[in-house]
Amino acid sequence: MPQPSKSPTKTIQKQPSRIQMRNRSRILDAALDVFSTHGYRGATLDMIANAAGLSKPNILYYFDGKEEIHLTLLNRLMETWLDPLVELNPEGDPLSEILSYVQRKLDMSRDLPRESRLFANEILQGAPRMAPHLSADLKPLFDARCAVIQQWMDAGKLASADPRHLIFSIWATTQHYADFACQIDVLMGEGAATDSAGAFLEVLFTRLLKP
Amino acid sequence: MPQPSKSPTKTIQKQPSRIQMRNRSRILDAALDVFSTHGYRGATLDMIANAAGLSKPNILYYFDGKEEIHLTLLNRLMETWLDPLVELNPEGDPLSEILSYVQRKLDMSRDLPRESRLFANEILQGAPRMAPHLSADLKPLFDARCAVIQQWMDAGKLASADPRHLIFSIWATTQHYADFACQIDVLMGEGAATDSAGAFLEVLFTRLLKP
DNA sequence: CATCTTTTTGACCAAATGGTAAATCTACGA
DNA sequence: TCGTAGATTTACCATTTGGTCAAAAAGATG
Repeated sequence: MPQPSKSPTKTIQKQPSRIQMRNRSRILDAALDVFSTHGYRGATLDMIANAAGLSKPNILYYFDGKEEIHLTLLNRLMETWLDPLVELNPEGDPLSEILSYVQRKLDMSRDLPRESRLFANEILQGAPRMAPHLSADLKPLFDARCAVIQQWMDAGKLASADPRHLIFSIWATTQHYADFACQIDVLMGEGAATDSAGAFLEVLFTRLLKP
Repeated sequence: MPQPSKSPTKTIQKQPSRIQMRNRSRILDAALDVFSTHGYRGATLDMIANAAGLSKPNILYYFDGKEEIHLTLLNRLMETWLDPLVELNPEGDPLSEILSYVQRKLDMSRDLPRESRLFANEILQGAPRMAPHLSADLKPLFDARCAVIQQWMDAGKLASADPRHLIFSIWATTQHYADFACQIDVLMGEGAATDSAGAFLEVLFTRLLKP
C-alpha cells in the first residue's frame, strides 16, 4: 500500500476535494493578511486561524505547520512578482516598454499591497527563506533585462543610465506606495497617493530616459 | 522622602552613573541589531541580552521592558531621520539643495542601515508605535518642505513635478539600498551598489528637475 | 575595613504559542 | 440508510518568552 508518494506527513489526496480547495485558500488568504502585517515571527497560528474562521488544529490539518504556510505564500508570490518584468518586451519601443513596466509595478502596489509587504518583510529580514529563489529565479531574469536595456541605450534609443540602478529605482518607487502606505496616508491623506503617483512616475522616468 | 519624581518603576538616578551610561548604550546598540533584523515581535529579550553581553534580568534592570527599549530606539531615530530634510535650505540653490538632500539620505542608508530597517519595519506594520510621531513631527516638516519646493518650481528654478511624490521618490530610492540590501547583494554582488548608486541618483533627479 | 548603594545573577512564574492525539462529527457514494 | 473516508474539535503538551524576586556580588564612601 504505497503512500501517495506526495509530501510525507498528512493524508491529503492528490485530487483535492472541494472542501480542501476552499479551506486551503481561506487559510492562505488569512495568512497573507497576518504575515504581511506582522511578519513571520509576529504572526501566530491563532491569528491565522481566527482570520480564516477555522480552529488551529484544523489549520494544521491542511498545512504541516506555520512555516509551510509561509513558504507556500512565498512560492506563489515569486511568480506574481517576477511577472511584470517577464512581460517587458525586448522587441517593443524602449521608452514605452519601461514606462508600462513602471505602470504594471505600480498597479501591483495598488492591487496587491499585502503581497508587496510580505515580500518586503522577507527581504528586510535578510531573505532567510527566499534567498534561493532570488538567486535561481530573479537573478537570471534581472541580468537578461539589464542586458536588453543596455542594448537600447547603446543603440541610442534611451538616454544612458546604469540599467541595474534603473530597475532598482523602479522597484523602490513603485513598491514604496504599498510598503510605506501608512506613512503616505499620514502625509497625503488616505489613499490619495496612488492616483497621482502614476503621473509622477511617468514624468520621472521619461525625463530620465528620453533620448 | 519624595521619590525622584521620574518615571514610576525603577530606582535609577537622574544622574546616570558611568556604568549606567555604558550598559544602556550597549543594550540599545544590541537591541538595534536585533529589532532591525527580526522586527519587534521577532526579537526576544534573550537575543538582545545575548548580543549585549548581559543577562536578561540585568537588561530589565535598565529598561522597564521590551517595549520601552523599542520605544527608546524609535524616539532617538526620529530625530536622526528628519535631520537631512531639516537641513534642506530654502535660501540655497534649488537643484543643489535637492541633490545634496538625496546625497545625505543615501549616506544614511550606507552608514545607518540598521536604523533604516528599524524604521521600515515599523512603517510596514502600520506604524503602531510611531504614528503619533509621524503626524506631530514629520507631517509639518514635510508640508513646509513641499511648499518650499513648490515655490522653487513656480519661480522656474526647478522643472515642475509634484513635490510630495518627489520627496517620496527620494525616500524610496535611497532607503531601498539599506532596506533591500540583501536583494541587491544577490543581484549586484556584496556591497557593490552603494558606490554607483550616488551617481545614478544624481542623474535621475537632475534630469527630472533641471529647469 | 565597615557600611551603604548600585549592579548582577539564579531560580522562578504565568502566559503565549506551535504542535499533537484521540475522539467526534459530517459528507457522500454504494 | 449505512459505512467509511474525510473534516473538525476538545483536551492536552512542551517550549519559548516577557517578566519578577530575593539574594549575592561589586562599587563607592566614610
